[in-house]
Amino acid sequence: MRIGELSRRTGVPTRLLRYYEEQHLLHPERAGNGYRSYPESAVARVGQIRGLLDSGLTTEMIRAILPYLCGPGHLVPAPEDVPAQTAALLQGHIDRIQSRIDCLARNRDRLTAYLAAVRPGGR
Amino acid sequence: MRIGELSRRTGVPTRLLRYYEEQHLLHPERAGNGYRSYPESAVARVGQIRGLLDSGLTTEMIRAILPYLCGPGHLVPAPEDVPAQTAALLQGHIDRIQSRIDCLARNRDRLTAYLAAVRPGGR
DNA sequence: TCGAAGCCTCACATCAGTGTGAAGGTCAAG
DNA sequence: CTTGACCTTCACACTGATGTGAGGCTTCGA
Repeated sequence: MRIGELSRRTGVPTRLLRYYEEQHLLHPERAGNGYRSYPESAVARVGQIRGLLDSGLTTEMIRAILPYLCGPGHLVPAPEDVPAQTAALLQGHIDRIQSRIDCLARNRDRLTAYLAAVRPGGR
Repeated sequence: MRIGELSRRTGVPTRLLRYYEEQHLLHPERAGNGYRSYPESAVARVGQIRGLLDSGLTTEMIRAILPYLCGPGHLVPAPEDVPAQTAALLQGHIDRIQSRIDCLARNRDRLTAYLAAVRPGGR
């Protein structure tokens, strides 16, 4: 599929699809005329990218974890050639994500508690 | 306390403390000589701000929720003058935060699953 | 064959968060 | 009284994510 259709189906402007490519988050092939050609799976991939970007991750972090995120089951990088160091890096990313979750959950709880304390009495 | 001490105690550069003030996240008083004067509580407040910023929230969103985040117990805005509309806005923020948490948790789980599938077999 | 629509690259603009430095005022300690 | 540490404002610069437009191809349908 070409960039226009991908844009329509994901709701992401073509400008950003090209940007994600520049950031090595997407790797479309090129047709003979130079047009980008995306596989069907790009729709889901763009969804992933948007979700993570909207959740405050940088393209750099997304680039680091994206290869290991392609859905349950088919492990994309062969388990064999995953050096221990890569596993450690990955664990680091997991930890950072967990920290964010903790911080957000903590503050969500505070807001919820505030709301609960106010609403019953509020007009 | 003045800006230098606050910076030292929080590890946040003075530049950013001034920026947060410009963004209406901090409201130090001014001494006679023009120096900013922060209350003791500013240390915790700056911690809050940093955590949320590091978790990917914008200063705009932080500004919106910060008043309701001052710890359990003393509800800062009097519950009486919290109009229903404010409660609705707040609920919207909570929902957005929850979406982020969900997305991050989902992807954390994927990474963890990948790691679990790879590590036992990995060298 | 012509025009419109879609694609290409390039480049400048914006916003948020931050770094850095200049030019100058305040104050305490030597 | 001077020096040095601390404070002030102002301003320019960078990065990351994104908007926008120019100039020029390709492709397709009337």
